[in-house]
Amino acid sequence: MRTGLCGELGVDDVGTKVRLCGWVARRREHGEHLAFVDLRDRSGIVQCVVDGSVELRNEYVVAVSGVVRRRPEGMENPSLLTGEVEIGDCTVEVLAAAEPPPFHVEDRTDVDEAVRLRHRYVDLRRPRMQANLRLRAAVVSAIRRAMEREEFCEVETPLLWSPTPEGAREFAVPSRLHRGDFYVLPQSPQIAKQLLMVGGFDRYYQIARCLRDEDLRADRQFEFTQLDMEASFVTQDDVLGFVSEAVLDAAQCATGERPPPIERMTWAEALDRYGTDKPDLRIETELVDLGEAFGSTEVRALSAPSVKGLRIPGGGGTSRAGLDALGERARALGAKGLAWFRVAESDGATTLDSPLARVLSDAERDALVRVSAAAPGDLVLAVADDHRTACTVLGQLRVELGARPVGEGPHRYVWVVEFPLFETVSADGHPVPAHHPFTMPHPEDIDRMETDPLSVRSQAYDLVLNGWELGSGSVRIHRADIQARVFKALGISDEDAEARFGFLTGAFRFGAPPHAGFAFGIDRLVAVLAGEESIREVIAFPKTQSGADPLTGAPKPLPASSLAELGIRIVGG
RNA sequence: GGACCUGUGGUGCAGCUAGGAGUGCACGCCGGCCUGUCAAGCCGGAGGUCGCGGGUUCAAAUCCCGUCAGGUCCGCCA
Repeated sequence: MRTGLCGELGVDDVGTKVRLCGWVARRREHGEHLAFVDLRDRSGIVQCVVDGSVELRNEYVVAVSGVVRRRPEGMENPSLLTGEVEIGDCTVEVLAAAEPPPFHVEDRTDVDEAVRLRHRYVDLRRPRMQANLRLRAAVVSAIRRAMEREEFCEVETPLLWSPTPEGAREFAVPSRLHRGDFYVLPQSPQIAKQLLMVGGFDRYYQIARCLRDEDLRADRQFEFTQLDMEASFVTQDDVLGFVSEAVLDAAQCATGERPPPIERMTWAEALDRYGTDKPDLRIETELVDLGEAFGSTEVRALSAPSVKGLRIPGGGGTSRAGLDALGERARALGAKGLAWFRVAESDGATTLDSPLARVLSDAERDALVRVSAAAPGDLVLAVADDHRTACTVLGQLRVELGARPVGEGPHRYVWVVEFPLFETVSADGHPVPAHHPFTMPHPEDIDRMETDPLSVRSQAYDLVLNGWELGSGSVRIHRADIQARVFKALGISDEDAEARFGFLTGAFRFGAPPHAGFAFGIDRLVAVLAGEESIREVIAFPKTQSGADPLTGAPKPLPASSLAELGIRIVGG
């Protein structure tokens, strides 16, 4: 039907007869004898010189036959990749007429997202969306090649799975053949892939769709895509190596440049230096420990187990109103208060402007300036609290004050390792797993599981890119005795464990190999690589924040007959 | 469940603080002119329940209350 693509034509093709198919991107009519038609297909745009009497409208689908020729002297268009040539002697065949589109098919049109989603098929024609989805395809392809190079075997796992009342809210699917019973859509193939390890598929991977019925965000959709992988007879280092290769390959194919090897830091170090478990390493400033400056201070506002500081370069000009707002933000984040110091210079000496300046000793003042490395013109913020709060509050302010567009600057990948095994202690006195209950404790800490559970590190790890959590994984427990100790620590009784995870623990009795794995969000990786702030821009048909699809109208009521067949009656509402 | 931002011809915006006739701008659309344009140009024209409902007022796009939709965030996401 066609001889080639619009965007690939150049001076080398001059003299070639071509037939091109695409959409009318724009036309410039000069009466009945001359019209310029910009023809667009997935590859780009080329100008066709057409007889002006042909009836064409924007977004008509046409086939243009003609001859590639060099444009007349001075008529080249350098802003077009094909701007040195044009298609002459054109005959045009209209393949499909089109109504005027609801918005211009151009990157620079900034249209309401609801309108874009309602007419997503038009939106997808825009070069930006074409580029995003093609980048996504290239990334997935690179990941598959990397996994296959390491001899991982792709295995599909069920979408209709069994409810496991733990973790994220699940989407329920009613069973017609078993009235009153339900399947759920998998939050992830976690348990299935561990069963595959017991089944002897010692290197498994899958580009897997995962579904979670939780509220949507810029980086969260109901359904998202993960590289899901698991391997037997491997260490944590092996897993980090496999995933690093896949991610760096994907980044290289997306950007043309291979990022440097991914650095590692422990969870404790990430908290201490960046106040978060997903540090954005593009932001230069780090938290500092002001314990040395205020360890034995008389100032009550700075007396606490931990005093952390954050230098804001050039922030010394912040107004009182601005500082009040920062203080309010810090309290909203859980701090009791926020101390601030505007650093200035007077007669060659460094001075501090702060409500606390009067009550600080000279030694404290000097130490504050020295430890924070503050220079005149800077602002230093400080939070005194327990270690976790002091770090996380300043870590959040660090991101909010230094925030940069996600695609800007270098891509800074980092492995965060040695996560704590347990997050917190819940209301019933039992610790809450930080990752999931099959995570292997750190061998050095396992003996503290019963005495000091919150101090136990795990063999769990996250991959972080520019402040986005891409994914997480862990070495899994394959020994029944260790699993029993973890369940016990979590307050899960034997009967409970049997009811919830019986099919997994049961499988482990028949010879479970040591195994470890990982899963990371492909939507998020592609979004960052594409420079997009929202994963909706790298998904063909995303849902809105309220979980609706403006194109299809989903979700919708089912006919009463369908509900009856499923044995479902709608109540309330 | 909560906080904040947005909603005005097909699209993007201005108008709202300080109420006075649907007023304006750009693009698109329709018609006309035009043989080298490229975000073509020139002339003319059509197109609106100001998201929806209620209230205040002589008078509401504008002020107040509610509600819906879209977005950002908190909660939530083992």
